[in-house]
Order: sequence, then structure tokens, then C-alpha cells
Amino acid sequence: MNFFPADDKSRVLLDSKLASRNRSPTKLDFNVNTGLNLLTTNSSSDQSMVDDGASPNPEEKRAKNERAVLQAELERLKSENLRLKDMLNQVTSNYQALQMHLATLIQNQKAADAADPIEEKSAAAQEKVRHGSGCNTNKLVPRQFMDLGLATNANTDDLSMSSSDGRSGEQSRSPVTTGEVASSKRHSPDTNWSSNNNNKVPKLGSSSSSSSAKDADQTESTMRKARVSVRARSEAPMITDGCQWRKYGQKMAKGNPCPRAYYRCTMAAGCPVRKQVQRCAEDKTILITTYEGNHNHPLPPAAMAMASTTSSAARMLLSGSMSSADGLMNPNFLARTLLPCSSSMATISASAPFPTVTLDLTQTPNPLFQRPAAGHFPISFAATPPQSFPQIFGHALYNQSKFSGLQMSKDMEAPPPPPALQNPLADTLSAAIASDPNFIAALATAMTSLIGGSHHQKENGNGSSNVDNNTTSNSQQ
DNA sequence: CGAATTTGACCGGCGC
DNA sequence: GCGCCGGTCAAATTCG
Repeated sequence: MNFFPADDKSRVLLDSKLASRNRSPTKLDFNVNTGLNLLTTNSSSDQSMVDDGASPNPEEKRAKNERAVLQAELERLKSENLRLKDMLNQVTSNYQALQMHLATLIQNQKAADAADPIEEKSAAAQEKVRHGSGCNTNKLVPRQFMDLGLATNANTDDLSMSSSDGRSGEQSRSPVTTGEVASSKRHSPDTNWSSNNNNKVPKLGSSSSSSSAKDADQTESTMRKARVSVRARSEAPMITDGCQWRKYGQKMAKGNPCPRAYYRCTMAAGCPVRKQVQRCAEDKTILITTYEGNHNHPLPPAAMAMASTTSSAARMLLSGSMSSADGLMNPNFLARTLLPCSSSMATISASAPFPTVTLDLTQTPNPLFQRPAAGHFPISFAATPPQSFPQIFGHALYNQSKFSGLQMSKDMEAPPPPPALQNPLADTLSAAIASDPNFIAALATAMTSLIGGSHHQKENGNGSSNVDNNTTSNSQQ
């Protein structure tokens, strides 16, 4: 976990701390003192942190002061190092717990599938969410992680992010995948970004060779194509998400003086994933990146996060909206129901032609200066100290869990906000983190990757990817 | 010189 | 039917 840019002085400082963390404090102090002793002649006064004013040599006096300052700074850094270490351990342990729960979940799910694939999973998901909402976060995270997987799997088992071919015969069961493989009007058989293909069942149906006509829900699902939009403050022309993109077009969009750029994934031939990049008309420092589709190839860890975002968010949106006529017909209702307290982080667009999940990472760029409004959960990543990462994950998962289905119980609509830890040091560190938009984006995508991870891991058979890797790799970009 | 980007043309959907 | 619009193509251009 790297919280600082590689060229930052603080990075060097942190690295030195980490490198020395295995040494005993005594030894560390000794080493520092040894160096400073070279500048002093009176070793007996080395232990004094305060200048007694009796020193006849002004040079020595200055050296003492300097040493005192350095020692104080060293102590502070040591304690900070310990905090960081604890935090890392906590995140790691949480992740390991998630993996264990996932393994258990998959086993249980296989057993449940044999009996009643849909009903059992939905009931289990709701029950677990109800229990999870009242638990402390360390338990909440894996629970909700599991819950999401259950809820989404119930509807979108066949969504594929990975090397599994999205154009397999299974595609018709997955709204997003189906959309991806729908033929475009030109040569690209997997292009479905255009509105041309999204709202016309006959077109999709005619273009799909696998119109096995599962049922009405299937037909309905093909009408909808989910997108995942990420809003982040960035001066860069494009946020780094680990994938390789090739620009294939640029257009002036109506109502926005900034051009919209069109990219397609070039990490594999025929990868259907597209993304649009456009600056916000109101605030040009905000970069809006909209993803659509699932990769048909293995992804590097750095790309896993964002790719999982598009897949899992789309899956959540579709699986949730599909289950309710209200949600389907009234996106506002859907958003209100699913996201009563998270509008600043994730919203469902009511005006977009397609169901769109928007992850807003532009809130509260500096946690020291802006706190969440009363009654509003501190969803903004930057607004929460690093020690609260489990809480963040937990709440994000909680929200996403709600995302995953309207069928969830009513008592889930008013979640108890996890207590955000108040810690000056943490605030300082989070301020540093928040100052890097790439880190924020990486963190967000890592979180959503975690959210979608259950599905992802199942599909890829690549359970080794983890949040730490995602976060690190992205934050270093 | 190959890869990536640019940019005007093209296409289909949609509203009038 | 026409024009607008979003999305894509592909030749031309630029870049490394």
C-alpha cells in the first residue's frame, strides 16, 4: 500500500520508516544519536532534550536544538508508522476474511443451486444483509461482500469479465453481455454503445444468434444496457485504470463545450469494452468517464479494479431494476429506494437513456475542511480517515448491496452510519491521500472491485487478485 | 515505419 | 421526409 507518489519526499520518509520498522526503537534512536554525536562533543548532555542555556558553544546549542527536533519528529513518525502498519494489517485481514467467506459462500451456493437457485439465494442474501447491518464493520464487510454476490448471482450468473468468451451461447442470460455481443450496424459485432441498439428489442433479438428466449425477463433485460460513470477530479485527459485504450472518435456533445472522446479497449482483439471521457460542463476539473461492457480477456491487477467496477455496478443496477416494475419504470424511485443516503457517491441516472450507475468521486477533496452533512453518511472517500477503511468498505458494500436488489427488506432503508473515527493523524494522512485524485479513483475502483469481486473471482478463477494489489497498482499510476 | 490519434463522413434512431 | 444527435468508421496525419 503506497499512499504517496513515488517522487514525493514523504514517500522517501515513509519508505525509510517502513524499512526501519523491524528495528527496535532503541536501536533506531541509537543510530540517530550516533550520527548526531558526530556534531557534538558533550555526550553527557545528549539525553537532554532541552537547552539549559548554559552551553558556552552556540554551535553546540544549535545542534542540540536540531537534534531535539529530529528526535521529536522521529517519535512522531514512528507512531505514524505503527498506525499505518496497523491499518494495513487490518485491511489485509479483512481481505483474507472476505476470501474465506467467499469460498464458503461458493460452496454453499453450489449446494443451494441444487435445491432452488433463485429463491434460496435471495432469501439468504436478505437475511444476511439484515444481520450484517447491525454488526461491526469487520464482520459487516465479508457479510455484505457475500450478500452482493448472492444477490447478483441470482440474476446475472453469466456476466463475464474475464477470459471466458462473452460471445458464448450463455450470453443471452446476461443483459450486459448480451448487449456487448449484439451486432452493431457496421463491422464491430460486439459494439453496443450506440443508442441504436439499446432500446429496440427486435434489433437485439435479430442480431443475437442465441435468442433462446429464456422468457419475458430476458427480453426485457436486452432492452437495457447499464453503464458505469465515474466522476473524478483530474487534470489529466483520462484517468488511469490499468487498461489499454485506443481512441477511435471524438465528438462535440450537445450542451457541453468540451468534446467527448471515445475509447475502446485494445488489450485484446475484439474486446467489447468502450469508454467515453468528457469533462463536466459545469466544472471542467471534473472528468466523467463512462464505461460499458465487460472485457473478454484476462486483466492485469491494475486494470482489474475498474473493469470490475463496470461489470459489478452494471450487474447490480440491472439485477436490481429488473426485479421491480417500479424500479424499471421509475429510475428516480429506484435511486431513492436503493440509495437513500448515498447520493453523493453512487446514483442512478433517471435521465440517461440507459441505466447508469454514477460513482461520484469529486466530493470533499480535502477531508479537513468538509464534513458530511448531518444525517448524511460520510460516503466521500476522502472524508473518512484511513482507519475507517473497513467502515468505508462496509458502507460501500452496504450501499451496493442495496443496489443489488429492490427486494431487500424495508429495514435496510435506514442504515446506521458507521462511526467515522476522528483522528488528527488520520486526517492528515487522508488529506495527503485525498490530494491525489488518482488514489481516490483507485480506491474507489478497488472498493467496487471488492464489491464485484465475488462474482469476478468466481468467473475468472482468479481469486488471487486483491484489493491491496488493486489499490497499490492504481495509486502508483 | 508501425502505432496511435485526429477528424470528417457516415449511419441509424428519434422527434417534428 | 427532414434535420438533429450520438456513436462509429476509416483515411489522413502525427507521434515515437
